Amino acid sequence: MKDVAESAGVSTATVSHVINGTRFVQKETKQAVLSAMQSLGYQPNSIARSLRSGETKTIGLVVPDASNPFFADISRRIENIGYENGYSVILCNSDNDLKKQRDYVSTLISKQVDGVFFISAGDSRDDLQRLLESGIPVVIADRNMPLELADIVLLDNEEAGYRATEHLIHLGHRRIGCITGPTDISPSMHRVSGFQRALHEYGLTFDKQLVLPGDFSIQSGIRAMRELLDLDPPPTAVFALNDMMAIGAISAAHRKGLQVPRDHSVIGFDDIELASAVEPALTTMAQPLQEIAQKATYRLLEKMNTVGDDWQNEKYVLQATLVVRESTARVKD
Amino acid sequence: MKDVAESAGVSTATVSHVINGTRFVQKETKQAVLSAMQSLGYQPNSIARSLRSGETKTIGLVVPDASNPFFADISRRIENIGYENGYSVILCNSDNDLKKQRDYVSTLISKQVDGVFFISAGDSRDDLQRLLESGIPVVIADRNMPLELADIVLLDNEEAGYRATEHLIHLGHRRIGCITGPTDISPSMHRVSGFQRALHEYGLTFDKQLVLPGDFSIQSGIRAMRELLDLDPPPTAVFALNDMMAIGAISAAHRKGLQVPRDHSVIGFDDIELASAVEPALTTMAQPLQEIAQKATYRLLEKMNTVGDDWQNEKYVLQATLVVRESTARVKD
DNA sequence: CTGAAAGCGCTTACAG
DNA sequence: CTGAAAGCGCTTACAG
Repeated sequence: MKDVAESAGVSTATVSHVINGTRFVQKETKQAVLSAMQSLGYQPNSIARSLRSGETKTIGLVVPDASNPFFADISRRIENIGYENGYSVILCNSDNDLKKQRDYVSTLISKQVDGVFFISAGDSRDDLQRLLESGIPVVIADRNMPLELADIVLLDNEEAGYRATEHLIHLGHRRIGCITGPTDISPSMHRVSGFQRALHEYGLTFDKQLVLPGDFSIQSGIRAMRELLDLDPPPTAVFALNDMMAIGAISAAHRKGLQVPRDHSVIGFDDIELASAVEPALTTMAQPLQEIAQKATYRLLEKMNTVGDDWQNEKYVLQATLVVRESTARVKD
Repeated sequence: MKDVAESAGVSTATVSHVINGTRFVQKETKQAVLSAMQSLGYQPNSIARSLRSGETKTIGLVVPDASNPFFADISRRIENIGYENGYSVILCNSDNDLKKQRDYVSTLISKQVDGVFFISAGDSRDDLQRLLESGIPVVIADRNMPLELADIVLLDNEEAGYRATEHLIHLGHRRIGCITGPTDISPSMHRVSGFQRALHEYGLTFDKQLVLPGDFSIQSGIRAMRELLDLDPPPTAVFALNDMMAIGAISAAHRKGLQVPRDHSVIGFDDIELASAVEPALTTMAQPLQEIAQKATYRLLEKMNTVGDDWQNEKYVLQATLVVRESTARVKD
């Protein structure tokens, strides 16, 4: 920048103002600066700018598993909205590891990001607390948390779990299994609550044996389904708390010689892109992904541009939609 | 930091040395500094550090489509290796858009990243050139490029295309379709070359009609497969240049009443995690993803820690492996 | 064993 | 309409 100023015969202040358009500069002067920049191949150093201005134009994206299609999709959308608004995204994949997540939070604070989009691995009040103390705005998605800590954008998981189960019940299923996520995260717990409420409201007994934990991976869906099918009697339908486990469950059923949906119904959750392309196409509860990403990111942008402490955290609750495809059918008599 | 120094009764130089372990500090002094840091909740500002030291401990990750499972998987691995070595990752999803990619390259230069892992959208010599001029080390994966521009880690796509096609030929298929990627990117072109070479070596005629372009998405696989099946006669087998399009192709075949692999064989490419879980499980050419990510990232780390200009770019060529599952079978007479 | 001070490359009041 | 200069929070020769 010094070189540019010298070459254009002006001060660095003027160069800075030309770059940022922060005050009027005479046409010829501006032109001289621009061509000096051009010929020197000048690229501004945003590190220096950040140090001075306190803005890094960077947001942290904390997700539990970046290669899971659901989070991969969300990440892409966040990245996209960030890009459109001039923000870069630091990808913090916690791998469901609290220590790794803690490390990343330290890094984000240290790197002075302007805001954080947070999908927590397990309980992470500490991490949120530290972000809060550092004055970094946070929006939480997909996980319930005390509202003091951040804005929250959330699915009504209880209702969605209820509706998924109800769909199976309407098809005549009476013995319904459930493949859950990690038992300590809120969306999993709430979907299971909805599952139980549906059974109860329709007068079906809740059999603990039929609820098995997975971890949202295909493999865990396969394992859980095998166990369910080994029960006597096995369930005739299964509610998998995400599409990946549903795909695994269908695969496991087929390997046991069962046809889906003829012999067994499976409903998933999320409606990832693959859901409509696999065979059979998945019946699933669709999450309004774009709405979640947009709501959360715009809220974050707003928060980052609000000075002072007059900020009221809010919680936004969105609804899932039942999408009926081919993996569920009326129970055989 | 000034506060910490004051509170501990030492200079900022000493605080810095305690934090970084860059010179010996007397035990009591060190203790005083540490407890001052503790009680003030001090978090170092890495922006300031970067400005001074010229190192940002950040790498840029440029990918064409972060939500495509193949790139999502690679991204996760890069992120992981980066994390283990103290680097953060800025996610730059080009969306196959050259302008967006150019913008991101400017941002990465401006943010002074220490290195870039680059999977290009289309031809991007300009972007690489700019990175080169800024003195930022780059490693290219998955795309061929002039070796002057960067290190390259690449699959032997021609050979892999040949082997995939050969597999179908060995099963007795004589009329084989091919669903390609975007025609301007090197892995797609080379796989198609391998496809043609196999046909030629086995004395089969190459029918241009049977080669249709896709864009690596499920939807494009569906579209291309529909067209192929409308031909007279249709092919009995298809080579899709990635697994997502293969999944789409299988879905399209089923919707036309064809069973895979009974009536039609499909081979994919990549061996994403889903490949073994879908129904039928995909026969595919497995890419050594971990090896690619590791080789490329270690090479990048090495390059970032090499001072001076005595760097020789190198090209690493890896081999794909045929994984036979259920989506291919002997041709019906 | 430790400190005073320069400087990384910007932005931004302040002054004219 | 433009410039001189302070300062963001660190690191690192230099000096003792």
